[in-house]
Amino acid sequence: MAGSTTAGAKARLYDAFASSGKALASGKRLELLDLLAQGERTVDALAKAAGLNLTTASAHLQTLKQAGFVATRREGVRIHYRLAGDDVAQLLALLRKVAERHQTAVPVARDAYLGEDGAAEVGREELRVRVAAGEVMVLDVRPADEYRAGHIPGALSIPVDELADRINELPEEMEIVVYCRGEYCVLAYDAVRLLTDRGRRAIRLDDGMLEWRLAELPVDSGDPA
Amino acid sequence: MAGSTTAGAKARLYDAFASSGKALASGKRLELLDLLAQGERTVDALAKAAGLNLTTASAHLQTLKQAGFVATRREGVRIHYRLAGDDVAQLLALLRKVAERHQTAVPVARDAYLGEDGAAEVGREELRVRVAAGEVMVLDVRPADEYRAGHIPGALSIPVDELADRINELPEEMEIVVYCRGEYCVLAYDAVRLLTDRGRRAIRLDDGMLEWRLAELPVDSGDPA
DNA sequence: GGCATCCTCCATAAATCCATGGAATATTGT
DNA sequence: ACAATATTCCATGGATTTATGGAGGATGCC
Repeated sequence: MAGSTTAGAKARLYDAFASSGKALASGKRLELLDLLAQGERTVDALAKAAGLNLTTASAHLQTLKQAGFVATRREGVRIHYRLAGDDVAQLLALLRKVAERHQTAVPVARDAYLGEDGAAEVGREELRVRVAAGEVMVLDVRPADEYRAGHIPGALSIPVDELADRINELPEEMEIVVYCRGEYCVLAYDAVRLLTDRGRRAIRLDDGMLEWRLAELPVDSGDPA
Repeated sequence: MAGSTTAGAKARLYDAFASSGKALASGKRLELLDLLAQGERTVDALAKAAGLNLTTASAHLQTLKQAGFVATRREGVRIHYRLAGDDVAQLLALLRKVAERHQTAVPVARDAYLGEDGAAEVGREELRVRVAAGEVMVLDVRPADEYRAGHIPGALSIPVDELADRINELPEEMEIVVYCRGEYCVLAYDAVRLLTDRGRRAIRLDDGMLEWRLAELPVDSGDPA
């Protein structure tokens, strides 16, 4: 019934899907996608942020481009990469969710990286309510350019690197909700530890900007007014 | 700031996610997942359905199991594999959607496999309305065991292999809506071609059982009453 | 126990992927 | 045109992955 042409065509279709799967099959590529989910970047910036040799980063980006996960924009001598669409971020988030739920190695690696943390978390809806009530303030601890590319409305930006020096910019008595890139981003964990060590009340948003965008909640960009 | 331990832990976390990505990085594994989305099967049945050597199929299934995408159940001498959860099917569906949207090779391979098809399709909601109105009947052309494992309520089962012989079981005048495994399954395409060649009015459901389940619509199982 | 069936584990060769250094290309500024 | 910068392309060696045949384990039947 199924002729050899059909069998070949079937394999080609599944292989085409698989080549998108392959793009997700390297930790470094996932890290690049994660960075790109915060906003566009140049090859050089991506390589540095991901701790990769420039040529290696370029090669991974080509793989991602072939899979159609990223798009590029040239600006003078440099090339800016960005995610090709929201659905790519969605795919990344779902891959992680499924991996976390079904693969036992993930929670272990997660705790080892982020810190075991029994610490308090707050969800997006509760955050909205408590911000409206004036009970808490929101702190974005990502690098400044990521904040500029898009942040939760009303959030203050202090990159985690600068937090120790700039802690006095934070009101003494208010509780602080910290967020960063996403559910698996270490910056907010580090920031909460730093703040509580200095006697501030600080908790984490239970995920980050990636999930905020996927939930299609409002996003501000640029520097605060 | 980020010590070497942290860097290693970060890489381990991303690599853990990537090992789930790797499970999606082979056409044959995607084909196996696609089959499993229809219901559980033995290794032997999977190998035959996917056109694989038994040991090769077993190896791929081990890979999927490591990623936590499939689970097993022993019944006497044979082992039944099944998807580990709905979220796995969801991931598979999203991967395909993203691939189709962003990778130019996919639509080409799709048309080559399924046939270019300008033919009419009907969506799930329209199907529901037209069935309720008694305008159409629903035909499931998957193999009988997949039908038994779960089908659209009220659907008649005639596997596409038997369709030519059993065409007289279909009412002459009613329009027939054919479905099979999912959006990229060839069986319904073949069936519609066969039926229209013989003068019946037949169209396809625009996707199949995989998407029906993901939409959490009602599913019947077993043989019809 | 002995034997058949179904599946997994092991060893191996071919193919593919990854990281990296050096060459080539494209754009901008002088 | 020339130099400088950012990125891609190419070649290479080392590590992984894939398909496959054969050995080994588990279960059920006699």
